[in-house]
Amino acid sequence: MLNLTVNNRLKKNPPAVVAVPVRPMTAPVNLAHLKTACSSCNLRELCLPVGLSNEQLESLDDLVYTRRKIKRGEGLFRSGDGFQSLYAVRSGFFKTRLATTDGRDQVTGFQMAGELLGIDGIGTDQHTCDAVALEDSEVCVIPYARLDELSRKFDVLHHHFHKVMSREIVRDHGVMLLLGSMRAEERLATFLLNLSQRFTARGFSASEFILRMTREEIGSFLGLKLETVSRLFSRFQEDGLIAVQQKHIRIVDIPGLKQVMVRSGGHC
Amino acid sequence: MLNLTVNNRLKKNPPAVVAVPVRPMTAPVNLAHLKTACSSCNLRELCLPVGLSNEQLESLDDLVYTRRKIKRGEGLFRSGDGFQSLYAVRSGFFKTRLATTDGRDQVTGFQMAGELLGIDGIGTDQHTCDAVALEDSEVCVIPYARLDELSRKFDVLHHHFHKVMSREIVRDHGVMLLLGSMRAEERLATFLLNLSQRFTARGFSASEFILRMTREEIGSFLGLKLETVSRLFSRFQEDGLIAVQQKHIRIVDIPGLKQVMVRSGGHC
DNA sequence: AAGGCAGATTGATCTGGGTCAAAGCATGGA
DNA sequence: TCCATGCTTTGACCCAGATCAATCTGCCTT
Repeated sequence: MLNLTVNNRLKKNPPAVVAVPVRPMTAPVNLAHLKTACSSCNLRELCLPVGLSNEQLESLDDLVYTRRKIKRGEGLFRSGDGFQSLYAVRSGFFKTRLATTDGRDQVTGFQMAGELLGIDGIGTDQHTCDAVALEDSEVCVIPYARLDELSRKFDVLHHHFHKVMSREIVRDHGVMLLLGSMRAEERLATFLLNLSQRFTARGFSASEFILRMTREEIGSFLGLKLETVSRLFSRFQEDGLIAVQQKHIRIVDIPGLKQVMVRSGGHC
Repeated sequence: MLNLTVNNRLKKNPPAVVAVPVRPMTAPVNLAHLKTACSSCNLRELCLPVGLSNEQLESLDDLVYTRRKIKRGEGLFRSGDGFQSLYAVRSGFFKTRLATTDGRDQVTGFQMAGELLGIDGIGTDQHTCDAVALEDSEVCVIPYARLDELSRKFDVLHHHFHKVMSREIVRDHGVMLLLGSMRAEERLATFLLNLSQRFTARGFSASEFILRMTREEIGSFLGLKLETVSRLFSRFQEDGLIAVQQKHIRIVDIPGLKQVMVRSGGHC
């Protein structure tokens, strides 16, 4: 049966994503003294440093002088926390979440290696959402004051930071489009393809990965209930578009998924 | 009847919003040569200049050296246009809209006096959405290259611009919350209260204003169909929360509307 | 190895908001 | 002044996705 076959395959070949290098567990170190270096980071083509010259990169090395480890389930910052730093995901996986007083809860995004967290805090000097690690993760701490200082020295960095913020706004608009005018199946297809594309950009498999988030978190992000997400996964599998086994996902038919993203459209 | 009474009142006292001062029509001028001045603009407490010293304000006067008039229904920029400038709404009302190839259409925001348009273009040097005037409007053109230059000179401006972008991101997250987890009535109540609050900040009536957008545009923004918006307006009126007559809105019971925003909540 | 538990699946049923259709209304152009 | 046309309202009906409920699965703990 297709179903079982697929499951076996998934079990034999754990998808590349799980293989994100985790630093070996050594004696406890004081992380504040741990020297980090953007210039030698394997994420430098994805992260803040994009487009910087070698000389400029070395200045960045002074900027990012701390890393911080966050255990699965722990928060990196919470709504209301004072804003001091931005964070670049070095490894692992995060969600950002907006919580209201009346217990409502909206996931506003999922962040993976090379992506920036905390921009929301610049506007009011306070974070306005929670960032929670979905697996054991590590971030580079970027003191905002220093970034500011440095970006006055380097045009490129200055520009690049504006671009990062602007792109975040554009991304958010995309999510609004998704939430405001797509049907459930289009939302999920869009979501899967977006993940796939981001994994590709990081050198991972485009078609096989592990979902770090629960059905409920996916649902919250997509404006759907967890049962609906689960049913859709099953249906996509029946339709031969994907193979699911809990958090293991293999996209079988990328063009097919792209069809779903659009086909049912033109309305709603 | 309440209904008629309200209509009469609305007709006798056109809401403050319509009273946005419009520059007197004189002989046609070449707008490019029209000298503008942030330092004497009545929006300087809302717009980019917030928090700048007098000296810094005068430098801004050199930055914003053009105004542009946009007729109702016309576009300020379209998706795909090259990005050169930001625009500050000087008078009037805009919507921004994301359109997909398959004819889908999502309104991503409504902008009024003092609000900034075009930030979306920084990321890719191209605008990613359309900005359309919902009434005859005027904007101040802010060449991005000059803003950049100037913000390297003035810390405050630099900071402030980051804050504006960050707040836009936070706003977008709020819209995601609305679209992803609120019921129809909560969405509309939130929308009306948001408008009310922004009008207040501009010295207009908090409770009486004219909607510059159609039911369809409201619906698109809120992820609802125009019929649903219309029905909700009627229901809110029956419930004594607002008085509607086409585009004229009077909020009768602000606390009541705030209740709606939350009461039905805790789920979805 | 067992047991507990969080998360996932699946079924049955319900409903908020969408869809389709038919008037009403108001504004602007000739 | 009078259409024309684009917006709005309202009704009747329907359906995608929510809700409620019952397992099932796999993992973590001891």
